[in-house]
Amino acid sequence: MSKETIEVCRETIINHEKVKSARQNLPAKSEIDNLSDTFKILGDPTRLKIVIALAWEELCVCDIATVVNLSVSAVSHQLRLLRNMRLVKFRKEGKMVYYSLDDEHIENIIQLAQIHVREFSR
Amino acid sequence: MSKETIEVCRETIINHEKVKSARQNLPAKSEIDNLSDTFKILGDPTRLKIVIALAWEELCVCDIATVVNLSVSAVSHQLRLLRNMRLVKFRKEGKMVYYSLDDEHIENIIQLAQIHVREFSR
DNA sequence: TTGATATTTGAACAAACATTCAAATATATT
DNA sequence: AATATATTTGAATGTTTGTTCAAATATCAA
Repeated sequence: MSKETIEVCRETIINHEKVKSARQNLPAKSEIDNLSDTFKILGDPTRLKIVIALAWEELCVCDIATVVNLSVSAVSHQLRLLRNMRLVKFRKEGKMVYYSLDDEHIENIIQLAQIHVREFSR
Repeated sequence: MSKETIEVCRETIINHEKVKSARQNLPAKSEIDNLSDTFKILGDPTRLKIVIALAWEELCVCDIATVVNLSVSAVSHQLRLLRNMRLVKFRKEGKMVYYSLDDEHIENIIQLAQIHVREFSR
């Protein structure tokens, strides 16, 4: 755990000042990890589709599976990941489980990313 | 290529209307792929650190390596991915190659994600 | 031209990942 | 109780990914 603070100088440093301030401005490891985990969750087409679909309205698992054109099992595995990262929440109604978004920010993040990718004619 | 439009009904559909509108509201496959590729790039702690460091000022490869505490080679591989996704640009100055951010939106996306992850006390 | 330095590249490898399949839960219906 | 349906779970599998190492480029300096 305390290894985090050990700094090994492996390479030539060209500009000590810039390196020092860059290191200081970098968020803590835990925040970097939370951030990159959040992006990683959105970094898969299946999960992204699920999130975007749920941004409109809640859906049950088998309807989500139909929307993303995958097996219920595959979707359920992905929903577990989305649940773990607190991106979606669910409510049970008899046999059915209805999922919906758990976070307002995620929609904004996706919208911002859409503006970004639309600027390229790839 | 044209397989994209084929729809196979693998599972019980609970609510046809919701599934239909969810499918219609979903962005095209190419946009979903561009979006998830962008998030995937940010979904790795090393690359995220590089992007955040470059948000402050341009850095050469060996300084980036020191900042993220990795080998120059590992960093160069990641810079190639960031270059391919047009997230960073570079300029050569003699032996040195200086990298900087190529996109204004990315900083905003990261800031929004920071607001998101800071709301949890994980 | 020779040696030194900064960066890139390709192969290799272990770790992480997405999906499938089969089996297990959980709830509702008869 | 027995059956059917909706969902979850665990193991297995092929693929992708991040880093390392060694070698290749590229530029500078002597």
